[in-house]
Amino acid sequence: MSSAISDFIRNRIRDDIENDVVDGSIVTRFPPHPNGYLHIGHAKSICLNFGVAKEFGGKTYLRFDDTNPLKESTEFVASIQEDVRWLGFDWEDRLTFASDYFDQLYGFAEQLVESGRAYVCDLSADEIRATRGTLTEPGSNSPYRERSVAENLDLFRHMRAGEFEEGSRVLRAKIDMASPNLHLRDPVLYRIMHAKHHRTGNKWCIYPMYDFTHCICDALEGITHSLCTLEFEDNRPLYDWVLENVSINFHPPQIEFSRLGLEFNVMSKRILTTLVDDGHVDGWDDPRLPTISGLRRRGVPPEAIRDFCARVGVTKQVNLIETSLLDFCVRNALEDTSPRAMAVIDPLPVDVINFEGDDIALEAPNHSKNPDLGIRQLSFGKELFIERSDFLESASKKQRKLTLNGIARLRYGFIVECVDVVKDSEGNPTELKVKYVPESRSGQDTSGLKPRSTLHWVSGANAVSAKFRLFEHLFNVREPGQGDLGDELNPTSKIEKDGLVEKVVIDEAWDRCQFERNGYFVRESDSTAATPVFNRIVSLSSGVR
RNA sequence: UGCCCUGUAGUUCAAUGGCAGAACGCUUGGCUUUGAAUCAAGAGACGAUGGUUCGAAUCCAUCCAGGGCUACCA
Repeated sequence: MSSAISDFIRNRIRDDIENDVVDGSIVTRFPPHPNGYLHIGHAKSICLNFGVAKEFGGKTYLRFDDTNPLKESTEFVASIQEDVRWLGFDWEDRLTFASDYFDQLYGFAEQLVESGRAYVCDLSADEIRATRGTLTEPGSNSPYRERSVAENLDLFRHMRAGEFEEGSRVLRAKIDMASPNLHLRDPVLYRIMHAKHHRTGNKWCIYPMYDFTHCICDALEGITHSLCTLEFEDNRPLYDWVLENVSINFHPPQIEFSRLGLEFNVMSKRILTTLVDDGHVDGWDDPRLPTISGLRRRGVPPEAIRDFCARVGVTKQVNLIETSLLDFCVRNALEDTSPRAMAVIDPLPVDVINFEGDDIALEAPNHSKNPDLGIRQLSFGKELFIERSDFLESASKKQRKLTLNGIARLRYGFIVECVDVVKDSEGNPTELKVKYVPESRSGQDTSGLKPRSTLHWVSGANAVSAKFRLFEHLFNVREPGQGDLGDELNPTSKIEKDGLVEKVVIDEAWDRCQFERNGYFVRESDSTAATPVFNRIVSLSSGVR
């Protein structure tokens, strides 16, 4: 279906393989921090890491970067695994945790101390900040910078033994307090945290920092290409420094690519958390959220997300992808495989005044081009419903509506002519009086009539009531997160309607289908046979409406 | 008054010194019992200025614009 993907990272990998820079097959990793739920931005990274490994015959680790026990939990570890699996990727036996390497990490830290490249610093966090300098001014050396190796080793071991209070001391790399790269101004390598870790329990009271941990884990796992997002560009010299100053004989290259930006969406963990905590959305799996669990509940199939990630590409450019591309991928994935049915979301009763007797049984294909999806029964009778928006007393030629004294085809049914409209005191239509054309039966039409519009409909006898949830963008600005959240939220991002759906959809418990002319829908998780609920996954593409 | 990264159609990406292409979106037309799908056509871009070169989107310089970096987070 899709031809070989090409981007600067894949080109680099191809070159590395051709030039024997990699020994054997390539190895990548997806290294989430288990402190939140995954979103479609993570999916880009997952598709990249697992994707290139698959394409080049390599392997991928799922490695949890769990170096901060205060922010992590097993709940997130579980949900992340579920999401990665749901997206269609398999780490096989390569599930690891940074905490698996705590012992080795500690050993490497002692090496740094012994070679005089790291020291124990007694400055407080505030003092370290104050002496780090600024973007334009160099920092100043810590008064503890010249401690002897023996003293540092002793102190570090006592740190590990739990003899110091949190915040009282840290282990820092001795690099350059005047470096124009702030990350090289004697970065903290270990801090004291008397906290229980979700995997190592109370074994440790000092925990390694990201910059010290990540590069070493990459090296230990033999990661041949360490792919991360752009904001780590300035960390790369530190990544390299650690690996050069520790006795490890493998040095992965860190390669950075840009995060995914999706218009009308936020990927910031901070803002997503606010949305959930303040009740702006109904949990992390709210169908309006770009979280993997939200997309799953929305009814988006994983192949649509993979296709989307492939189409979006991988570069170092800051980007803001149009939602129309995601919509396209979703429709594309659903088009051939989704059975069709009819649902009237905002019903307007229709009385067929010239109809008498029992309902007429009709047949309709579940997919006009895919006969494998089968056929279903419809019934046509005196009591029908059409979409309220499909009736206009008078309409222009371009508007495909049923008009007063006009005709329309009821899909897979008969042609009807509207002869009268009943209105309430405010002039809104409450019922249509129509005549059907008996010789216009679908497939056996001898009427010679050529109605301009074909409408979806249901008959009262063949329909059950259902709730429909229609979603719009959660935000009403293309790039939210800049100003006040309240102003940026779209007040009509979720609309619930009470309508009617063909019985067969409920009787046979269809979970995902297209309601003709209304879009693709998925049966909600809180849906029951008594009160069915459908989420609109995506509307159909449409021109004038 | 620092360091790093990035500038190609509306958007996201190709083109790796040799005719600027694609996808999505948009416009128009065909088909159609879904304003869908599908088919066909079309409009639309190298941030700027210099330089190197037979030849520059590509190399160099300067400028401009956008993003990132000042956590004992990752």
